[in-house]
Amino acid sequence: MASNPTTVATGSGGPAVDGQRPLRADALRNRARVLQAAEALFAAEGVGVPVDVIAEKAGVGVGTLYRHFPTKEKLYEAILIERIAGFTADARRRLGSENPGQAFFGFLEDLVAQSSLKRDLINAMAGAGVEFEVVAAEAKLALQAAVTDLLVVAQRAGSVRSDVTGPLVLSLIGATCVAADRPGQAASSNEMLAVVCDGLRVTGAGR
Amino acid sequence: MASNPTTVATGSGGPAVDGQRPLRADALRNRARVLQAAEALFAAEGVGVPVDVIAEKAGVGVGTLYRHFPTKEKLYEAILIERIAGFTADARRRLGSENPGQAFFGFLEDLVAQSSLKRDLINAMAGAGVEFEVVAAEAKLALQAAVTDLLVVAQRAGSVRSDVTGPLVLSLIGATCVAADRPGQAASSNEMLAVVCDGLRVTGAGR
DNA sequence: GACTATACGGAACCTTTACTCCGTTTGTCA
DNA sequence: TGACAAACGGAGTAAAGGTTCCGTATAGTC
Repeated sequence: MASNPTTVATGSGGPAVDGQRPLRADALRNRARVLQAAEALFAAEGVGVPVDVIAEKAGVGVGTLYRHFPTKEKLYEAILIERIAGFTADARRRLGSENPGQAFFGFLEDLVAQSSLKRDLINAMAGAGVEFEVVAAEAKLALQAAVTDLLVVAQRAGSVRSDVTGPLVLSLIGATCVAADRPGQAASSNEMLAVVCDGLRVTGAGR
Repeated sequence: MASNPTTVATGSGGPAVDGQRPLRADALRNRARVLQAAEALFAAEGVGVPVDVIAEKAGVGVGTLYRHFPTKEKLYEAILIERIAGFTADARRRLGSENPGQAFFGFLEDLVAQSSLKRDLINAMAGAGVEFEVVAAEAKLALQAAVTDLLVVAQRAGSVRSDVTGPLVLSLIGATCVAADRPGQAASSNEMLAVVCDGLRVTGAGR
């Protein structure tokens, strides 16, 4: 149990960080392969993919997979954190935009569009699966903060009603993504998003 | 496999229907117990509850449960169909209302409120689980039809924008319910519903 | 090139959970 | 009340999937 490198991910994984000795070359390579395979499979089939399948696609044994990620959940988290961080960066990038309303709604569209392609993200936002998201909480908070910033600017510009919060917005987007992903779903995520966005605009009831 | 009564539910289950001989008194009682226990457990803990737990709560053995419902899925469906039918009836009841807009939005509020208490319904609407909803499709279509009727009246009255459809509305509500149900969810279903409803009102972009 | 810590692979293990089988019990009817 | 079909109970079965163990292979170092 204690034989695994406890600090799972520090991004790249170059030579000697932390005080821990550096990873061997093959270990580094395999770790990357596992991450890549897992990302593709989670995206294509959701969190339900068996670990064996991930290992096979990565071209390694399950033992190797478990050497790098002590748990399937941790593997999922590693991917999740990275993706959420990507969205956070996107939000921050848009903060400087000339048109805050467009920046805000454009960001939402991006979120939904990406989620259509990557099922894992969907669950991440809404907190699906079982008890995933425990460690990813930190990344999620960062995203919430970034979205809140983007939102506030859009609100000051009068493009978004003033009584909504960042977490509410994320919940709504998460809801849209989850629902759109269901098999046999009548409405597309875009249709749903359109309604939600109109609900967020200040032109509505406003209160 | 073929030893089970294939026609699972005809509602009450009184004496001799169908040409099939009537159920014995104890069988009738146990069937009702199973349904009741399953409904409570699905509502409280979602579709994931093990069959054994349902049987125990019902005070019967698993064998008995399987005598009445050939599959866990069928049991789920039986409950689901009944509940969906309830909503359908509710929608039809509201059709005669003097204030179509209020009738429509009130119905949506009801849906969301009920779903907060009954997790199973949530999944039903959005098509969750794995391959549930196959047979429930019929009940779902009936609900869609009823909702569409309610919607059309509200649209004619000018209370709802004209470019949305019944299925879209149901998807949106389903999304709201699913998202609100997640553990550690920031936004309440009511907050989300408020935004969605404003998005549905004609006061928005309208298009 | 030899040595050793590190890493690999995948069979075996364990748990969970849906479902079946069959000996026992019970309601129903004459 | 006795006979029998119907129903019951729950141990047992099977499949799936996450995790571990340990013998083997190999990268890195002297």
